[in-house]
Order: sequence, then C-alpha cells, then structure tokens
Amino acid sequence: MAGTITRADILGGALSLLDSGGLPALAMRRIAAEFGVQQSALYWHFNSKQELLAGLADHILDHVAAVEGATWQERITDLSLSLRTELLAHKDGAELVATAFAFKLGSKALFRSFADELSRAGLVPEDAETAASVLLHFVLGYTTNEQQHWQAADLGAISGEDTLDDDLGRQFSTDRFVRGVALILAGAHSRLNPT
Amino acid sequence: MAGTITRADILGGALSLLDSGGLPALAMRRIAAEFGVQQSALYWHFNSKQELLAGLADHILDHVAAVEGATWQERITDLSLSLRTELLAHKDGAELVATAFAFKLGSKALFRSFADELSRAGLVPEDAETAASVLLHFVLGYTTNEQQHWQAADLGAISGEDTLDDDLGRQFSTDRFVRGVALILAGAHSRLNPT
DNA sequence: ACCTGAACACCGTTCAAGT
DNA sequence: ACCTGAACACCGTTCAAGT
Repeated sequence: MAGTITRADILGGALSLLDSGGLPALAMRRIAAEFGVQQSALYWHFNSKQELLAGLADHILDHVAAVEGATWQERITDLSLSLRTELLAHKDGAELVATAFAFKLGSKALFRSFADELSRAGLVPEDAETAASVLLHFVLGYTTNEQQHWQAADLGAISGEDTLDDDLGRQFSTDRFVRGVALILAGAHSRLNPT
Repeated sequence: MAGTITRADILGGALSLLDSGGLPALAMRRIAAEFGVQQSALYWHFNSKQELLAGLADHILDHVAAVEGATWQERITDLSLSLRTELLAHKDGAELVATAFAFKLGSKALFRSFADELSRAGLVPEDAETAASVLLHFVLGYTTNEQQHWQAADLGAISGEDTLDDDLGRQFSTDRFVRGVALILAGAHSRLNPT
C-alpha cells in the first residue's frame, strides 16, 4: 500500500519536473526517480514517452478557464488569453502542447470550444472550423515563440549578455497577441450571414 | 583537395538525409558518415546541432518561389501556397522549420515578404505585421499538422491498419488551407484605410 | 497487476592531439 | 585551418524475471 503508482501520479510528477526544468527535465529516468522507481516501470502505465507527453498536454489544457463575456468576440478573446496564460504558466508549456497537438483529445475539445462559439455567433460550420483552426494555430505558434524568447532572455540575464535590445522583445506582448486574435475575429465577422 | 568540407556541403548532405529519413535521421553521426568524417568534425563548421538545423531551415526557405498575381490577395495566397509546398517537399520539413523558426533569419525574410505586401496593399505597418504574424503561424502550424497526419497514414498503410476513416483526413487539404488564408486576408481587408 | 534489473542501441558535445 | 579518436554524460525502449 502506498507502494503503487497511478497514471495521475506520474502526470503530477512529470508536471512538477516540467515546471522546474522544462522539457529537457522530462526524461523517463528522472520522472521515475521522483517516485523511487525504475524507468521501465513507467512503461506499464504508458506505452511510450509520446503518450505520456500527450497526457501531460491534456492535463494542462484541462485547466483552461471557462469563459464569460458579453459578445462572442469577447468570449473568444478571453478563451485565447486563458489558453495563452495556461501555456505560459509552465516552463516550455507552449512548445509541449504545440508538439503534442497533432492527434490529441484535449486539443480537440479546445477546437470545439472555439468552433462552437463561432457557430453560435452565426458562422456556418465550415467557416467556424476554419476560423477555429486559424485561432488555435496562432495562439499556439505565437505563444511558443513568445515563451522561447523570454526563457532565452532569462538565461542571457544570468550570464550577463549585453542587453538584447528589445526591438525584438517588443515583438511579444499581450497587446500584440490580442491584436492578432482581433484580426482573425474581423475575418470571421466578414463571414457572418446578413440577418 | 576534395578532402575538405564546407558548411554548404554539410547542409546538402543533411538535406538529403532529411528527405530520406526525416528528423530522426538527422543525427550528427549520420551526417558526418555521409562525408566519411568523424561527428566531431561537424563542430568545426557549426557550434551546435541547433545551428545546423537553423541553417537547414534557412536553406529550405530560400527556395520559396517569388510571387506573381494581380491583386495583393492573390499574391499573398500564392506566397502561402508556395511556402506550404516547399515545406511538404521535405520529410518533416514543416516541423523542422516551425521548430527552428524562433530566431531565424530566413523566417525574418519571409515575415518581411508578407508584411511588405500587406503594407503596399494599404495597411499601416502595425496591422501589416500583425497580419503577417498570423499568416506565418497559420501556415507553419497547419502544414506541420498536415504533414504529420499524412506521414503517419503512410506508416499505417504499410502495417495494414484498418482504414483510418478520413473524417480526420478530410481535415487537411489545399482547399481548407486556402480557406484559412482567405479568412486572415478578410481580416486584413477590414483594416484598410478608406481612400 | 505492478515492478526490478539489466541490457540494447542509440544520442549531442567536448577536447586533447594530430596534420 | 581542419579533422581524428576517444571519452563523457546522457537518452528511449524492451524484456525476462520477480512478487
């Protein structure tokens, strides 16, 4: 008793490793060590590291907040911001989720959240899905670049690089992110049926 | 003579390895073996594998075709299609470029191509850059997923999986890709100053 | 059902030393 | 300037065997 480990335990341990060390810390041996167990033990619970990472990505996406807002534009902007916040909350979180994105279930749920909101706004399903796809790719791509930039800057600060002149840094901000989302929403707006 | 190797040689060898075996084939030992050289020899020409991959990504992006078309919408759609085609031309090409994207020079040039075209169309620089960013993230993200899907399907076909019912497959097509680009262009159109 | 122990087949990077 | 040889410190995955 207490001597057996569950999938949820492993994902929890993996998440705390991710938070402290990022993707490079996510080695099977290190995860196993968190539980005082052999690396091979993990393969009883997961068929591969890829499956473990996909589970971890799902777990992160599960925490994306539900959304309020008067207009559909506000609700989608909120959902995008909430997703970005959740990705930025974990070291290498955006890259992890973007990489695991391909066939995952959590990202399917998110895709449906975006698409359903756009459907309710009045888009035909085909347009709603197109816009949802554009939104997801923008949020994941932008946030991945943004996070890599800040994390690299943090390392530079420690090793005393000359101030990375933030022409490049000004490329990333909540403002710029929101303007990207707004441009996509303007495109979606143009697809509305005149009632 | 003939016994010395250049950066360009190495990138050429790496590209042919990529084409035949994808990213997993891109090991320093394997690249070195193509030239009958020790893996450590590569480190005289490149400081790290990451730098080599960035060079390879630049090399791929250099081949993105110049663009013709009557309207700015046509020119940007063409440029997007040309980029997608070039990524799909190399196994794991989209993932490679998307991963190396962060601080690369080739992707800066591409960003400028998109942004300049949108500026000429009449967008203020800030909007042009926002739209260019959305476009690039969509093209890279969509194409990465698309390529992963087809490559996984190819493996399944060999090992005789039951037909992956292409509900999922219909998610990816030139048509769907173009609709995504068109939606972004509609958003950009809404930013045009009334003349 | 759940895990150990040990092995297999790899990785990227460094560095003294050679030519 | 350009490369060798050898080592260092890792990886993911498999599998017989234990309990």
